[in-house]
Parts: sequence; structure tokens; C-alpha cells
Amino acid sequence: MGQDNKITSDTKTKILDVAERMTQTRGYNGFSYLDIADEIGIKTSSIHYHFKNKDDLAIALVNRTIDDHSQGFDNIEKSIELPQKRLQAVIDYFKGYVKEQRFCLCGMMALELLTVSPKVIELVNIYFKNFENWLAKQYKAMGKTNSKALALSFLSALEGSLLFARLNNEPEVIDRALKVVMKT
Amino acid sequence: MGQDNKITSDTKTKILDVAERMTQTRGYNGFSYLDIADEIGIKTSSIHYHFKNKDDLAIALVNRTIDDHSQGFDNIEKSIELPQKRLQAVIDYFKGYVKEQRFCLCGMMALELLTVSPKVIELVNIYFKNFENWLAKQYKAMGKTNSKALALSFLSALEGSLLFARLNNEPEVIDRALKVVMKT
DNA sequence: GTCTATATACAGATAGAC
DNA sequence: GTCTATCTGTATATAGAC
Repeated sequence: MGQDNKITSDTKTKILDVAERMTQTRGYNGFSYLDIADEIGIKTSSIHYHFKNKDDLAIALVNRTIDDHSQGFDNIEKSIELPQKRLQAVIDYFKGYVKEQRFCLCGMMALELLTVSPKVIELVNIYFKNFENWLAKQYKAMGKTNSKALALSFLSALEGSLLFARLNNEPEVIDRALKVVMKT
Repeated sequence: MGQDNKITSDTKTKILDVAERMTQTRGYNGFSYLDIADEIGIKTSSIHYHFKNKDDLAIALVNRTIDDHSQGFDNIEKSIELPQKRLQAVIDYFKGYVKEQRFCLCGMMALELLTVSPKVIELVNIYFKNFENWLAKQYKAMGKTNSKALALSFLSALEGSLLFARLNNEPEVIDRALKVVMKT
């Protein structure tokens, strides 16, 4: 989903890229500025220059994901005609997380709810509202009257099955878990 | 699910109780021995006496949850006749987590996959296998031929919807998300 | 079984030189 | 924009007294 073309490779972007991956793989409380700095080959004070504190970094991460996935949804709609196939494209995108042992960034943040700032949680909610609305739009285009309910079921099954798929490195678990909401 | 009757109140049990709640609310990387000690009113060295290191604590937590939920499943089968109602009992149990801002303990551990020991992950897998098998058993009792697939769908939707229900303190989200797998 | 005292390591963060 | 140096706080953990 979104652009795979990370053109820029300035420090700020590198920091975001590494922090994003670490948040998805280890959780937001599972890595430090030193972890990022060491991987990039800079000092922690340089990270503080770009992101005054870790909370700023979290906000930047979620904001970037909101934008990135928003573009991703647009791209899917432009390139794929059938709503059903569009949903499958989303599934395939998340299946791609499994091999890298990534979880959904906003899902991870949502789970760390009580340890991050309210601003981050507010943004996480925006991310999921966007996601849910887009899914409902697809179900509506499929002629479903209960499109909102189906969108919630899809999203829940997606996040939950991603948890299990990642646990044992079995991407196909996602397909199996979502079969019910795909042929409803 | 399981026994609500925590009879013993010795230090070891108190530690487990607090650590369990903190793991479910803040994540396993979201609290320290000092957090536990302060809440109970003891010193961190006393925790180390009962659990040599934090990994031992994690293992004890997951083992206790496996036992507790195993009993819970037995109790549900003994007290409820209809498989459909049994599934609803499980849903209601997890809905109870929401008001306390708890997530599934093993789900949380599964998400922190790369920051906990292999032994913990092994136990988390056992927990979910037990859960899945019990669910499949209920679906089979309902006359479903695809009981294994339904069990996976149920479990995925449960974990995923719990994430969203907890995010905004809306227990009913779980019911809405699971409607599809409940009337399949 | 719980404490005090202590050790080592690392966390997030800032001041100021270059 | 990145560095060195430093600060304060906290993490996990151990030794040994009581």
C-alpha cells in the first residue's frame, strides 16, 4: 500500500524508516533512540535534533502512516475495478508484513495505549476511522446494506489474524481467517 | 473465565496479579519491577526472590493464564448446554476486559514476540492452540463441517475487535465484529 | 522472605563546540 | 546538522544483613 518509492534518504527519513520498522516489529516501548542511532550510524543527540522527544517521533510515525495508507487506498481504487479485488489487495498488503515480522503500526500503538500520549491515540483513531470508512465504501459498492458492520468485521479479523500469522510466520492464516468476511 | 476467587494473597500471588494486569494494560515492556513493588508495597529485590528475572515472571504469567482459561473453558462446558451460548460466554468474558483497559495477555505477549524469550512464545502458542481447539469443538457440536476454519475466524475477530473496543472503551464493538462468525 | 546497599547498564534528554 | 560530554532517572540484578 502507498508508495514503495522512498526516494529521499536524508537522516530524518532514515530515522522514521528505522523507527517505523522497530515499532512494527518490537513495539513502541521495545526500542530506544540508541537502537535507531546505532543502526543508522549516528548519535542519539542527532535524533533529538530531528525529533525533540520520543513522543514527537511517535506522532510523526502515525502521521506518515496515515498519509501513506491514504495514498495506498487511492492507488488501489485507481488500479483495481472490482471492490472485492480491492479488499484482496489490502489483505495482500498486510500479508506482506508477516515475512518481516511486522504488525500494523497503528495496531501496535493502540495496544500500547496507556504508555503513549493522547495525541498519538487521537491520530491512531483517525487512521482506523479512515481505514474503516474506506472498507465500508467498498462493501457499499458491492451492494451490501450492512457495509459499516462488514467493515468493522473485516478490520477486526485483519488485525487479529495478522497477530496469529506473524506469531508463526504463516501469511496464509490471514486468508483463512478472512474467508468469512470476504464471501459474506 | 476461570476462577474469580483469588483466595491466596501471599506475595507471590500479589506479584502475579499486578504483573498480569500491567501486562494486559501496558504491555510486557511497559512496566518494571519497581512499578510492581511500589504498588504492592515491597522492594524490587523481593520480587527477584520469587522470580529470578523478568523472563521467569513472563513464563509464570502465561502458564497461569493457560491453566486459568483451561478451567474457564471447562466451567463453561459444564454450566452451559448450547455451544452457541458457550461462544457468547467467551465473548462476554473478553468484553469484561474492556472496562479495565485490558487486552488478552497472550495476545499482548504475541505482539511483543521479538522482545520476549522463545519459551514464552512457545507457551503463548500452546495457549492459542488450546483456545482454537476448544472453539472448533463447539463449532463441531453445532454441526459445522468447517469447524477449524470458523474457530480461527472467531479467534481472529475476537483479538482484533478487542483491540478496537479497548481503544475507545466500547465493549459492544466486540459483539458487532463477531456477529458474522456467530451466525455463520 | 524481606530488607539495605550496591552494581552495571541504559533510558531519554540537553548544552554547547564544531 | 552532527558531534562530545554530561545529566538525571530508572532498569534489571546481586550480595549479604536481619
